[in-house]
Parts: sequence; structure tokens; C-alpha cells
Amino acid sequence: MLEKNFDFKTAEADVVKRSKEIIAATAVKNRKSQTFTITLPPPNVTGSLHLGHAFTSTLQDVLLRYHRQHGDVTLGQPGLDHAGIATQIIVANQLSDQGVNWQEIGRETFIKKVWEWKEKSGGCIVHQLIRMGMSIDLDRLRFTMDEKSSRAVLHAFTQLYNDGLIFRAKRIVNWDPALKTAVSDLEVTNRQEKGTLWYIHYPLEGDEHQFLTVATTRPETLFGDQAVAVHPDDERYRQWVGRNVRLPLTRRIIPVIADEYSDPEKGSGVVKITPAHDFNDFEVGQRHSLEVLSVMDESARLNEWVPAEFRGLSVTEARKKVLAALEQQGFLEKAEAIQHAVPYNDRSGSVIEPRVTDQWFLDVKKLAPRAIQAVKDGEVQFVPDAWKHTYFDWLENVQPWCLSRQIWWGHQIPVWHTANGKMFCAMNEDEAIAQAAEYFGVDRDRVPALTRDPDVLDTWFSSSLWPFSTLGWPEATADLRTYFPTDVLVTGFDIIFFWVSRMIMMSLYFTNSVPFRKVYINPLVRDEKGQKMSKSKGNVIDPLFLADEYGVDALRFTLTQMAIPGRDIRVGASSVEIGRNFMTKIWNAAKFLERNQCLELREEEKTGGELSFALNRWIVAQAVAFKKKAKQDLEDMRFDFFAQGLYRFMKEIYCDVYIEGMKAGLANASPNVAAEIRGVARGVFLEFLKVAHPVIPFITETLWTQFGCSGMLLTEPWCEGPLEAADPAEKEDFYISVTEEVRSLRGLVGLSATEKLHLVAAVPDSFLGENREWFAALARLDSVECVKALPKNLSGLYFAKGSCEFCLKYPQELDLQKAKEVFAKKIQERENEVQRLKAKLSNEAYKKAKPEEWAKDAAAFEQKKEELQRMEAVRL
RNA sequence: GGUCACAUAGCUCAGCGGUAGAGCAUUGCGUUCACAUCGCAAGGGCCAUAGGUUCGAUCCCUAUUGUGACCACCA
Repeated sequence: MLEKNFDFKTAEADVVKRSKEIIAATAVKNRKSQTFTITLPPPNVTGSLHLGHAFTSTLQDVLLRYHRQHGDVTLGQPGLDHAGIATQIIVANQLSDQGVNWQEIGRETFIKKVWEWKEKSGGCIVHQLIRMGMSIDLDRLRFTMDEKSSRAVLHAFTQLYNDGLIFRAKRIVNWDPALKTAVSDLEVTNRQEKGTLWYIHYPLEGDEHQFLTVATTRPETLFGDQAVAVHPDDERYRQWVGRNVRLPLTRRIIPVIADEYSDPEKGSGVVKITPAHDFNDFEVGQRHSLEVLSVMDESARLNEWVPAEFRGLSVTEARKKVLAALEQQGFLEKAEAIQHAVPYNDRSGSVIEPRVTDQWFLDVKKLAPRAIQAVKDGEVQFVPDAWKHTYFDWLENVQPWCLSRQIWWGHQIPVWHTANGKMFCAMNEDEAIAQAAEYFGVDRDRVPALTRDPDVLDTWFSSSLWPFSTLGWPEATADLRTYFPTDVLVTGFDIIFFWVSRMIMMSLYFTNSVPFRKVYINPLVRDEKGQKMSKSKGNVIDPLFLADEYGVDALRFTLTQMAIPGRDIRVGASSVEIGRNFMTKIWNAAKFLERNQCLELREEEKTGGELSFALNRWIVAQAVAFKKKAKQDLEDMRFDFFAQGLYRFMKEIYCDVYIEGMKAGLANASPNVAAEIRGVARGVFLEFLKVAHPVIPFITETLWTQFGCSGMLLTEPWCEGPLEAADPAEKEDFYISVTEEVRSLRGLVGLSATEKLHLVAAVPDSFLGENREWFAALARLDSVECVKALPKNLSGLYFAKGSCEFCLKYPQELDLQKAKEVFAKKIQERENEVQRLKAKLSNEAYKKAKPEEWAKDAAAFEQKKEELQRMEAVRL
């Protein structure tokens, strides 16, 4: 017996339990040898999953389940990401809440603490994934810092190093002074802020009455200035080029140089060049062989290279004090309020200070061309296609990737240094020593002391290897042969640079193959008001909260239905009601089947064959079309269409028409026909369950079992057999449309739903006579009478449909005026249609260009004209 | 400054070279034994603006306006 309502909590737990082994087994063996693989983007172990994760997870699971049902060996490779900086920040903050300074407890102890956190957060995430119905095998769960992944990272790094693609260089990088580490360009966000542009006098050497006015927003970096630059074509300053100025507040003399970087339009047209603290200035410095003088330490405090009174000051303090000193000594001309961009670290929120340091870089420029070509050649396809522009733009202008981070949590760089700067890159210390021994030509124990580079790799380095490192690379494993390259990557547009492009580059470099065939860029999930969800705004929705309230199926259905390519989606609790209501509808339909003895399995009816009940023929034809479209939608990755198709078929076709009609059918049919109806009702419903299963696994599995079917939908193929052979059921379609017309008329003239109505129908054949029961039920009629021709002066609501005429007999109390209006309106509708078609058909060019379409329109025109003529001939 | 999206019903959004659809909201009717987490029906749109291509444009092209995103930009 089915419960009154779908008890999703019990069902979810039960289905998860029953699915586990099958999911694991079908990752190895299924009916076909063809594989389908998705490497799930590994969530960061920084907490728990949010609604965006639930969204992409659902879409990926829909694909996994669809392919598993169709017999593919199906692997959804799960994993977790160590998320270097992000995780380190979280754990450091937790320690600080407990009054512990993470820097004081030392690297080893700190890392131990992070691993403890990882266990906790990872466990939470895994639990959430399973709860969401992800059909993944947790025995295959990987972590970017587990032993195998770490080996892959070491291997990749040493190979790139040996191939000369990884180098160490002293360069200006984005430096986070709070975390004291370099961060990549991608992690820096520029925010427009109010600032001040200060105009400062730089006196001419030898004649301090003359001066150049330099405009800057960064007066505190003045101590690092190596030159002032003017534009070579700037007449105002031409005579200054080649002379020297004195740096205010100091005795230092710097040259005036000419460089195109200087923009005469901006500020005073004279710009100070501070190579150690500005990216552009660094480049200017390179061009003019200027010295790089860093005047800040790792915490962005002024260092020993500045006058004593400014040492140790932070940027803000120093700025204040420098300005005061400039003003006091008469160097400050004016201050101007401006808007300018200030760089922030995404992760930590601190202001970035460009800083010159030794860092490790990957020469991405050498890897990019192949990656670009792979997408151009269609080896990797973006869905939606437009995202490839973003991908190309970035790769075509890509800069060396700063790989090193001065933090503790991550893969430590496998390079060992000698005291005087010789480096050995190796898989481990032993090998490094061996290399050193060979290099120096000495025994192992005579090798100079080696220290391992303290830096760790950018977290995205391990991620870039993920699709193949999870399958066993660098070993040539069976998994790698079986599952690689993978089929689809589902991810957000925000990590096309961070992740997608780098995976493609690394994969092509190391495996000579693309990592995946398709990249589905999923829409961004926003809240109901269209705001990006973020912890700071407090509008983050926990998917499990929604799942608890509405059920996982409801949530999955809602999310799937909203997966419109290329547009952000807005989700709130109320959107999940759509899904919840639909689950209720399905459940109620099942209850109806149960009460009408449709649940028992009857082999002979399941096979279909000749169907005698007209609506059976009709629903089978509908089911065939529905399934065909569902398949196409999934192949096209139109998840929204797929979900919509499920909704339409179940609600508007199966429930609204078929079930309503079969009630009448069952009541009037012979035992044989009744049995046929029950069989078809059941068969079509089961077919729906199969098709719907990828989106709503829990309710469908539960009903599958309740209907007495063996096995699980998880591996149940969509029926390819008898249901495929169906006739188009045109007559049924026609009369169903007549029932709609009757219902519409009844409402329009204001007849109550309880009013008994009689329909007289002038029809050419016996079809309606033989099918009057379900027809009457669908049209809400009391009785139907078939005649050869409508008698004259028949009082009632007249309408024509095709070549058939109908008269709905109304009761005495009907508002005649209203009835006339309705009749006029119906005539008008047809009139408009006839006029439109007539104009269209008279277009000779149209007839010539599209003869088939023209013919179709001509047929429609004839029909509408006939209807119109019939109706016009009638007097109400 | 550059690039890419988007502009359709009150709201959120589909769609398509042959003058438009859904969900929610609104209005009317209705609890006939699957379903009030409901059913039936109705109202509601110059498809941003201006040109162009075409026999025909909401759809393709160009421009404009507006919105959003990304990249660049610390004088």
C-alpha cells in the first residue's frame, strides 16, 4: 500500500543503501563496454557544500545515471581539494580563536592541525554528496594531497623542471602582506575606490628652485623611486630628459627618463618610477636598466632603505607621515580626489602589495598553443559555445604562472638548495643528494648540505593534473586506459582560467590527449533577488536544509529544470515548491494506479501488441515521442528541456488526459479491455519512471519497487521494445482537442462545473460513437449523441472543428447574451486565422521558396475556412 | 579602455525565419472516491529602439540605449 504522501526521508535512506554496491559495480562492468566518465570537480575542504555545488552535482549525476541506465561503464570520480591558502586561513583563524598563534606552533604541528580539519570538513562534504543522491563510489574518493596525488604532483613538477618549463626568477609578484605569500594574478580582484592623487615636487639637481611635479597615489613608495619618466613626445618636459632630480626627503639623485609608458594626459604627465613596487614601473625599470630597490618588508612595512624616521611604518602610517613631511618642507603642491583601482586578495581580503621576490614560475606560454588548438579543432567543446572566447582570450595573452606560495599547507616544492644557490629538483631528498653527488663529483656523504625549498605549490597545480592523476597517472594504469580521456567536465565559468585551461594544457603535455571532450559551463546560482550568494551577505542557502524540507528529488528536479545554458539562475525556497508539487503529482498518479489494480505485473499486457482502447493507442504514441525527445535533450545537455519534458508528460498528458479518460474506460469496458487499460497504464507509468530516474532517483526507485518490479532503475534501460512501435493516433488527438474546446466554452459562457451538459455531434464516422465514454469524461459531458447532420434550429452553443460540427445543449437559465458574445469571439478567432493564412498563402515567393510549408498552411487554411463558414451559417 | 552575454506577460524565464509559451502571481468556477502540496477555465505581450537582409524578422546583420559579467587599469 502506498502511503498518503511520499515519505522522502525514509525513501532516500533506503535507496542510498540499496544503490551503493550497484554504483560501485557499474563503474567496472556494465552491459556495454563503452565507458562514460566524469571527473567531479573536487570541492574545497573549507567547510560544507552550498547550493551551487548541489546544482552542478545534480547535473553531473543526471548524466551519470542516464549513461549507467543505458549500459555504459559509468564512473563519477569523486574527490576533494586541499585548497591551499583558503584552508590554511580557516585553520589559522580557528587556532587564533583558541588563542594559539599558528606561526609559533611550527610547520609540522600546524599541518597536523590542518589534516584534522580536513578529515572533519571532508567527511561533511562526502555526507552531503551522498545525501544529494550522487551516484558515486566513495571507495574511489581521492584527495589532492593523498599519496597518489602527491606523487603525481612530484612527477609533473620534476618533468616540467627538467624540460625547462619551470624556472625560478626574481620578479615582481602580487604579494599578500598579511599572509606573507605570493598570489597569482587570477586571485587578485581590483576594486574601484576613492583615492587621492598627490602632486609632489622633485627639485632639479643643481638648481633646487626648479622642479618637476610628479603625480602619485603612492607617496610612501617614493623612497624606492629610481627615476621619473616623461613621454618622449611631451614638449613640456623635453629639456628635462637626461637631467637629474633629487628625491624629496632624501639626498638621492635620480634621472629624468623618456618612456612611452608615461601618459601626458594623466596627472602632471610626469610619473615616478618605482620598479620594486609597481608592475608597470618594473617593466620600465627593465627597459632602462634601473636598480630595483625594495623599500618594504614582507609585511609591507618600510625597511632599512628609508630614512630612519619612517622605518617600520605600515603603508597607511607611512603615507600620512611622508605627506606631512613633504608638506612641511614645501614639496607638496596639491591633492586631488580620484577614483582608482585597488588590488585585493580574493581569499584573505587584504590589499595586495606588488613585491619583488624569488618565485617559481611555469612558462605557460609554451603550453598554451596546443591547448588553444585543441579547442579550435573541436577536440574539446565548450557548452555553451560562447565560452571558448573567454578561454582563447586568456590563453592568447597568458603570463607565466607563479607556482610558489609562501605558506605551509600544500605540496612542498621538490627542489633542494645548496648554501651557494645550486638547485636540485628530485622526487625525494635521496635522489636530490644523488644528483648533487654527481654534479659535484663527490661521494654522497661529501655532498654540501641541502635544504628543501620551503615554498608550496599553488593549489591549482595539483588540480590541473586531476583528471588523470585520479586515474593513476603517472603509472600507466588500467584505469587510465579505461576511463581516460573523460567525457564531460561540468563546472562554473569562474574557473575557466584557474582550472579548465590548465587541465587542458597539462593533459596535452603529459598524456598527449585532451582531458575531456566537453566542458559544460553551468550557470551561476544566485539568490531569489539575483544576488550572488556569499557568506558575508548571509544569503547562502544550505542545500540540505532545502532537502530536509522538500526532499532531495524536489530539489534536484527544481535545479535541473532551471539549468538554462548561459544564464544565471535564481533559487530560493519557493522555487523548490515547483519540484515538491511535481513529486506529489507523481505520487498521486501512482496511488491512482494502485487503487485501480494496475500494480500487478501482467506479462502479456506489457508487451502491447494490438490495442483496442483508443486512449491506449494515444498514450503509447505520446510516450514514444516523450522518450525520444528526452533522449535528445540529454544528448544536447539541455537539462531544462529534459525536466520540462518530464513535467509535461506526467502532468498534462498522463494525468490530465490519460488517467481522466481511463477512469471512464475502466468503468465501461469489458474485462479484457479493462485488463488492457491496466496494463498500458502501468507500462507507460513505469516507462516514465525510467526516464525520470536520472533527475529524481528516490521517488522513482521507491515506486519501481512498489510496483513489484525487480532490480533497480539505476541499471534499468529505457524500453526499446514494443512501445517504440506506435501509430500516430491522429483521431484521438483530434477528439481530445474537441474536449478542450468544450471545456473552454463551458467556462466562457459561465456554466457551472456541476451543470449536466449534452453534446450533439455531427461526425463522419463511428469513432466518436465507439469512444463516447472517455470523450464525455474529458469534456465533462453528461452525454454525447452522434448524428449525421445537426438538425436545424437546434438550440445550443454551436461550434465547428475541422469538418465536424457540434452543438452543446445548454440549460434554460443560460445567459444568452453571454453565449452570443462567446460565439462571436470564437468566430472572430477563426476569422483572424483565416485572414492571416490567406495573406500568407497569396505570397507567391513563399509558395516557391517553401512549397511543403506552403501546402501545410494551405491545408490549415482550408480547415479554418470551413469551420468559419459553418459557424457563420449558424444563427445562435 | 577591451571582450562576451542579455533585453519577450505583473514577476522569473523558455522559444523560434512563417506575428508567441511555461511556472509563479491575478480572476472565475469547483471539493465527482489519485491529487487543496489540488482540479478546470480565463485575462494578460507593438517580443528594448532605429535601420538593413528576406517573399516574410520577435528570431539573422548593423547601430543605439539599458543591464550584467569578465579582462585590463594603483600617475
